[in-house]
Amino acid sequence: MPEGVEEEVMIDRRRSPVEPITVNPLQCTPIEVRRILAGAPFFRRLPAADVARIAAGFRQTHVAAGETIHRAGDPATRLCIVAAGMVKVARPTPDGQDVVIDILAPGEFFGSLAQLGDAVYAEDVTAQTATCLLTISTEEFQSLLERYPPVALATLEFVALRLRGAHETIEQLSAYPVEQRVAATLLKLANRLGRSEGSATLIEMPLSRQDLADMTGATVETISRVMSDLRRAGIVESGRRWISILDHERLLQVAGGENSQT
Amino acid sequence: MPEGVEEEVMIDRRRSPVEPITVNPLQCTPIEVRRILAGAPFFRRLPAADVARIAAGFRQTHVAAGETIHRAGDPATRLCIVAAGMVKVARPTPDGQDVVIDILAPGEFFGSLAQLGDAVYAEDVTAQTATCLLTISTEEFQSLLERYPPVALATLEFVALRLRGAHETIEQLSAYPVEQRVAATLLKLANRLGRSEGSATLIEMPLSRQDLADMTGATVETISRVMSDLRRAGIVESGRRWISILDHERLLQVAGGENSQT
DNA sequence: CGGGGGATTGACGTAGCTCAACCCGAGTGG
DNA sequence: CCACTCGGGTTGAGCTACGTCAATCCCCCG
Repeated sequence: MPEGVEEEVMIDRRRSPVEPITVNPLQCTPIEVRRILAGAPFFRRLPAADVARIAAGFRQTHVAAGETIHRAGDPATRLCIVAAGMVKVARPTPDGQDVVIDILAPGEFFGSLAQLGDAVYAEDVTAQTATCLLTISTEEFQSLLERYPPVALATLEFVALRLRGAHETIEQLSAYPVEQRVAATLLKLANRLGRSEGSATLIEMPLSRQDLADMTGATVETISRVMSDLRRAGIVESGRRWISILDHERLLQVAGGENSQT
Repeated sequence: MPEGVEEEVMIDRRRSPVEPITVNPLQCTPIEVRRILAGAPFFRRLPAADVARIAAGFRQTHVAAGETIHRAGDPATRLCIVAAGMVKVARPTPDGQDVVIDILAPGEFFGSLAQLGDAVYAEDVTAQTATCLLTISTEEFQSLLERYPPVALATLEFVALRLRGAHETIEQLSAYPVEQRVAATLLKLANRLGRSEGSATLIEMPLSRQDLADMTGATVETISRVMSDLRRAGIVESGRRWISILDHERLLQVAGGENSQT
């Protein structure tokens, strides 16, 4: 087999087990925890003294990759902030399908914000990588919201941002074909979790075809075909639970519907 | 043509121009405005004195049915609360399609909550009926949020609730066939806007097939077929821009996927 | 009474789902 | 260290729900 002489970058490691997925070593020391909380959108506006006091109210939990953090239907009693690692939030449907609502990076939260509606979670939350969580009871968080107005404002901003994102997703599911949705999803992931590797951008988290399917409302098979197309077009490189973006520009075009007639 | 002797209710006015769509006469007097604001989720928790002071900051606008209130891309400078009437919020897609995000009833709000991201609206907002709006500038509202913490909390709760709704929509678009989505949408509308008429529930707002299509991510034709099926099954009655639910129970079943084999 | 916007219905095309076979790389236990 | 297994990925061959295109209807309004 004549090995292709790489031209610009040595992107020829297709399928090679180059799996640079950095599953973080989980240094979740108390100092780190404090730092993370201080930087989290919630508390960024608060003076350090307040942050320290608030931090004391959180408990720290570690979860191994693949573990379930909580399930849809469980009584909703906690709010969790991701300190380290990646977390997947998915709604299970009656027929056993999963609909991934969001992938959360450090600094983001999930769980119950208040006693909204039924006091049960609507989603399954699982650790996509080894994860460190900071948890607090719903009531305590509610009282934080009341005692620290800036926290309430920050939370509001945060939730409003998510709502905007959700609306975008609704638009995409309503009006765009799978290929566009996949492209848009990859771009969003790359923005939040991308690490530059030469001219390419590696999405720094394990991401299976199934995950991608659940994020875009498609099936594994369809995703596989789309990814194959994108790979053949030189836009994307991928392997077992990892994806790297080679041509950001063209991926943008695909997301925008300019289908370069495959 | 042998006219069917009606059995329980005289639901035989199919197609009959019985259009009891009450386009409200728009009595949006200052006293009414005060009352509406006081009852709106935002301000429900505030003492009357505060509400009065806050109410002074809002300007009142009337919009005729069908009029556009603002367009996607306009600079986002206002926040509006619906005082009377119904309002449709839709994201236009590049290819001219509309994706309806929400239908708002009195007491609900739309517009920019803060200087989130680009300072332009992402949606077209149009008056579905004659409408009375209370508007306030983004900055002023922001300052309300800061000066009255209970308002911030109420807004947060509100937005969180909407987020939940958006997630449900995402689940439906990802995983359920059109018929189920239509059934679920009708049920939701009936809950919020339904008026009992004997054993039936009339959705009290003008609602075209096109609107329903834009709400469910389907086409007019498909919606028309689904509605015809539901009518033939005796579950729903409908005409030109109105819909009434005859059999709540069975509509629930349809929404749940128990397709009574048409 | 003519025009137009909403709705219905049919015929047909297709994106994406289903079912099924197969491949491959990475653990794992003997 | 090898063999086995198993989860993840790919690919092909149909099938179907839904979109597209087009004709027709009918109410409402000027």
